[in-house]
Amino acid sequence: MMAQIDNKTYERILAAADALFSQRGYAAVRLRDIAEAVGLQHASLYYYVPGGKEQLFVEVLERNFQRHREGLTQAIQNAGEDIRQQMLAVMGWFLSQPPMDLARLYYADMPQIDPAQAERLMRLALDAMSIPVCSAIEAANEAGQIAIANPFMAAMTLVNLAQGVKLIPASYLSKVERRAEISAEVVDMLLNGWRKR
Amino acid sequence: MMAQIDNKTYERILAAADALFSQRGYAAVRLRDIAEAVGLQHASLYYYVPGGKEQLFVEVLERNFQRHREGLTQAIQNAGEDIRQQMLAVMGWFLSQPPMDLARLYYADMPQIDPAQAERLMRLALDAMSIPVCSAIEAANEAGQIAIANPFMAAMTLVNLAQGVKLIPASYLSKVERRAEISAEVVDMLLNGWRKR
DNA sequence: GTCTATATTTCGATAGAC
DNA sequence: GTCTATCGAAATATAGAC
Repeated sequence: MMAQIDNKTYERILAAADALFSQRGYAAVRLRDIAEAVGLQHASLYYYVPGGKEQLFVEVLERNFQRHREGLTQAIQNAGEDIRQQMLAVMGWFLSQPPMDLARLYYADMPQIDPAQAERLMRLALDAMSIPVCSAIEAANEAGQIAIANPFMAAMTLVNLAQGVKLIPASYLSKVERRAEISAEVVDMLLNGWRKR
Repeated sequence: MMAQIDNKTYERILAAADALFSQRGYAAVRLRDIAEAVGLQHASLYYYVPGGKEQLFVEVLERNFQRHREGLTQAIQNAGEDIRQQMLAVMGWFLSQPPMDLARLYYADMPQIDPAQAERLMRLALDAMSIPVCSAIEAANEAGQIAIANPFMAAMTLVNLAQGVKLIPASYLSKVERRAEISAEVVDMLLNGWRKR
């Protein structure tokens, strides 16, 4: 029953699956990896997710995108009116989340699942990322803080760079650098541009 | 012998493998996909690549990175002295190449092959991308065209955004938009920044 | 060189005991 | 609910004919 699967173990399975799928993608994660992370035999996963790997993947992504949409909206709202603070909040949000590789998702993962599901999920993904950030950019535009001709492109640029910072391997970070500092550098570079002012 | 495998079929196998691996990643490509693209049975691939899938992947990446390093250097050089033209050349180069997802490469693909090979390949990848672009940025810095505090970060930002433009699904491009135009928009956004001038 | 046939391994999925 | 055992499909890899 629904009441039964709404328990701790189910949540831990989804969390482990989210972390693994987000990092390695659909094909490179085995059900055995997820089971091991939760401390179960892989066959036990079918008690919670009768649809198997694909259903697990879809449920993980749905939650993932919903969480991103709410989290981004909240982070931006908490950051106040200043677009720079809002951009830093966006970067910070993605740093706090499992990595998200939209390109891998679209080109590698989606072709392996049901096409109708794939299309729906990609729509959810794009909306989750673009709508909150786009709104913030348009508001800052109207407030005169920035002058962006193509808010959607700007939003996806920011999201793209946030993923980039998130995914810098730890071994490439010097001892003093932290992702939060790099995020701030990236934001200021985006705001001020490469040319002298 | 080496002379035998240096033929047309071998080149076609590498080209097909490059296109498929670049798009879908290591795990999501089957040897049968590559063989089919070349018009062979998958078992025939072992005549050219005795080491199988992993060897094929490694050889493809080595060539891939070498080509990128040379192609980027050449594209930048042909673009003249202006950093904007050089940036457009970088964007154009990546548009002309199979997609490259460094994050997927590092987190999804590399863990599936020999660790020593993986480390060597990631070094090649990072050098191929960063060194040519970084040099151009530093030169433009000294010429007073731009003012960049962290050339390496700026270089990887440009590379990251170039991949982003390359990977926009065709279905998300309106009829009038073309990737080259979006590339120019991105470059100008990077150069001028979001804030009013 | 390329094929067919087959071995081997891996992995998702199912059955059934407890 | 979780386990063990096993199935069946798929994918890599090998053997050997042509």
